[in-house]
Amino acid sequence: MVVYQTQDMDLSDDEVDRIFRALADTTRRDIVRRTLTDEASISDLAHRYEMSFAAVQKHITVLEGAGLVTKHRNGRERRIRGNPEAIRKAQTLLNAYERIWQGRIDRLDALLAQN
Amino acid sequence: MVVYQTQDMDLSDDEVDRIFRALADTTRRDIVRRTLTDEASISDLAHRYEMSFAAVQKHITVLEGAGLVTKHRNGRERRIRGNPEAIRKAQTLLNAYERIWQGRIDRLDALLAQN
DNA sequence: CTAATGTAAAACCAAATGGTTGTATATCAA
DNA sequence: TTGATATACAACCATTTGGTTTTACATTAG
Repeated sequence: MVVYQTQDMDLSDDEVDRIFRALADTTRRDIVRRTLTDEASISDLAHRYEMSFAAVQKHITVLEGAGLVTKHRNGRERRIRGNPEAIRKAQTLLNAYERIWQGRIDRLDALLAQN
Repeated sequence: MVVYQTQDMDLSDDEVDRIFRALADTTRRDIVRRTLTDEASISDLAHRYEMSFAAVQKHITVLEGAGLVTKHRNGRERRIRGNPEAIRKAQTLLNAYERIWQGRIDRLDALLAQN
């Protein structure tokens, strides 16, 4: 079910779940941050963290499932690239929440001004 | 360890983990959205979802742990109130990621212009 | 061709998550 | 004072998560 819509974006509950879930891990956020500027292979990334290659691989699978990174084959390597589109989806939702809150404040202000 | 700082905000890895984790569930996001405009008791909220009172209570505990809602005693009730501050913390991080990505684009543009 | 490198995927494990039911306690209403 | 309501909390359970090791396969380098 689509729960949030803007001009150019439909967000299902599941999709939002996956994006936030993927962002809820320090290693995964670090991978996203890193690959937003510099594409890297899985091995490149695996070297940077104190865990097994397979563990990093799994993190990347989670990120890919959430659309936060994309994989691109390059010979025997897979280049991982951060995807700003998924970031924007999360931002869009949070912005909506902020507007909702601001709306309450505005109504309270109006109520006060009226008395 | 503090991983992200702005003028008025320090964000530890754990704190960010908790915020995103808490947001990674449809019921919890709904509770946040709802209580950002209208304070509600736990029972009020529990009535709205097809799960036990205790389950909703647990969701609220998770949200409170992430700072996304606050509890305020009112007689035998606890009023739950959404907290925009935690939303802003998440926004701040995502904005930083977007700027990082934009930075890469800017550098690529500069490189192209140079040749 | 062979060895080394890069990735994929399976099997396994402990801990965390998201739900349940049941029990205890506090407060309010009649 | 007693019954109903609101919350808290513990115990339990199935599934998911985040890690491991191992095995297999593809590709590149010498």
